[in-house]
Amino acid sequence: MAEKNSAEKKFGTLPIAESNNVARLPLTSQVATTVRDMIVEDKLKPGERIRERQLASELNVSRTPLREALKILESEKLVEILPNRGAVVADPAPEDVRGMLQVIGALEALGGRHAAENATDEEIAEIRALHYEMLAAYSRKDRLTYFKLNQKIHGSIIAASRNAALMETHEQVNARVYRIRYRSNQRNTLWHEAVDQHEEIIAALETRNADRLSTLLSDHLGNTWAKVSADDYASGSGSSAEKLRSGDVGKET
Amino acid sequence: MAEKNSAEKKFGTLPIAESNNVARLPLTSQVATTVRDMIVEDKLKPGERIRERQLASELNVSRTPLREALKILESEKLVEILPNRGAVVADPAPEDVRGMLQVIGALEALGGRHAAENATDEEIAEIRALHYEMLAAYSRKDRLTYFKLNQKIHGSIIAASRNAALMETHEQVNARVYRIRYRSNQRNTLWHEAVDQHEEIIAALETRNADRLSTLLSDHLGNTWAKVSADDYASGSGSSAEKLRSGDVGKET
DNA sequence: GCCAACGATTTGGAATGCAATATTAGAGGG
DNA sequence: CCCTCTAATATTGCATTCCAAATCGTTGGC
Repeated sequence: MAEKNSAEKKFGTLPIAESNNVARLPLTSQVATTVRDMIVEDKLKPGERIRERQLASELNVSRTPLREALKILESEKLVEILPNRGAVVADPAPEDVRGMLQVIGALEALGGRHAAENATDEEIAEIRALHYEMLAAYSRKDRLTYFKLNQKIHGSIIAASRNAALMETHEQVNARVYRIRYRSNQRNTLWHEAVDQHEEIIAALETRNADRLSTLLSDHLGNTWAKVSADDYASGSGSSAEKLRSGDVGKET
Repeated sequence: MAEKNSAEKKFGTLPIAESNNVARLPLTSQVATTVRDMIVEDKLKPGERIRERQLASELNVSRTPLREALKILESEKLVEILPNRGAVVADPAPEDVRGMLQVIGALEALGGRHAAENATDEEIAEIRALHYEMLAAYSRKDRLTYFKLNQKIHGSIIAASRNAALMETHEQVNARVYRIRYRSNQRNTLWHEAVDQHEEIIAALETRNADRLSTLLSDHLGNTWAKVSADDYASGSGSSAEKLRSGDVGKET
């Protein structure tokens, strides 16, 4: 750490800050999005400490919006704030991840049930299209595109359920496991299984078979856990940063 | 509005601020808890605008921790922050509430399934005890106690599932409908139905019948929607504050 | 009498400054 | 050589201050 005065070290300025096309969002929101992405894309490692001054100056903002953003990320459980000791990137234990995937499974089961009833034909056709795009990425072994399309398909099914709270909740829990699933996807060996399951899922949606879609989605997420636990945790340490935490901090009740 | 300089007008100082027994939590957390309670207990009305300077001085804090607290409550969807226009207490539409109850139903279904497997006999006995206490409150027509015990029972079942993310998610969605369920409980006429359902729920837990408990809980929440929609929305306007909102603000993707 | 433009005031957004707490480095003693 | 106590440093917590945007009241024109 030689330099100290250089404002922008490794991360540039905020993306939206310069291109003021969308009516300029509050700084806090921009910072929250930026830091959230940094966590979710594994640029900030689990367990890593976040120093406010440092990160704020890297993002060319003051500590105030960064602190507000950290509070948001804390309630999204992406960071943990230890009183008087600062923020660290969340580092869920395997059993926690398992629990999150179960929650996502339950949410998708609910979403699928209602999507089968409420989705428009156009929505279903679009999901089918995304599915084909995903197959293309699979064929090319383009794992990143595959992963993102996979996420988008599931999100679209949830969206088709027409339940705002479900969408929000799903998105939030999903963000918590995004990084882990992303890493798992990059090294996953049993890749074809998920593809087959997806075909069934789309079919159930097209035939508007609510019960079957619900079951398939729930099972699919259970299967995701199997893959994640095998890929991520079996092969070396999942996290790259040294653990700084002294144990989970309780919530404020 | 005659006075302007009196610091504490209608709300006293923060509860924990004076009794510094628990290692003094950060102000932001205290403020978040206080304001959350004010919203959830209907002291701040849905749609009501929150003026930062005013509320901050009423709570004897500066705007900084209040603003941080509002960001937390925003991501809990208890307030809505309109850029440059301040925060208003969330005022979900009936269909939103319905969606939230469906989500809670799905979460409790999952929680019940695992609680039936993982709960200790002590936990089950404690839940049974809470159930009897609730019956006592029912018999006395003590609606407030009944309501709180009801909430506690459901929370305990979730807790017995041993899934941290599930507990957190459940708690968060639950907070969003707490006020509405509370109001509904106060005027609910078909009260005995829920009591009968609870008896079945406890029985299913005691026999560790996971499938049945899961189904019962899901149905129970569906039933809750029936009551809430009948009690709260049919009888006069659910919210007491005038609407200030121009429509839901999008989230920041 | 109604509406639009303008200025004063209020309110939220963000940066800065100061106090309190935690962390680190170093000296001294065992 | 290790441990402990202490002083220096770094970091967070919170209040204050400054700035920009929105709101409100007023005036002037139609």
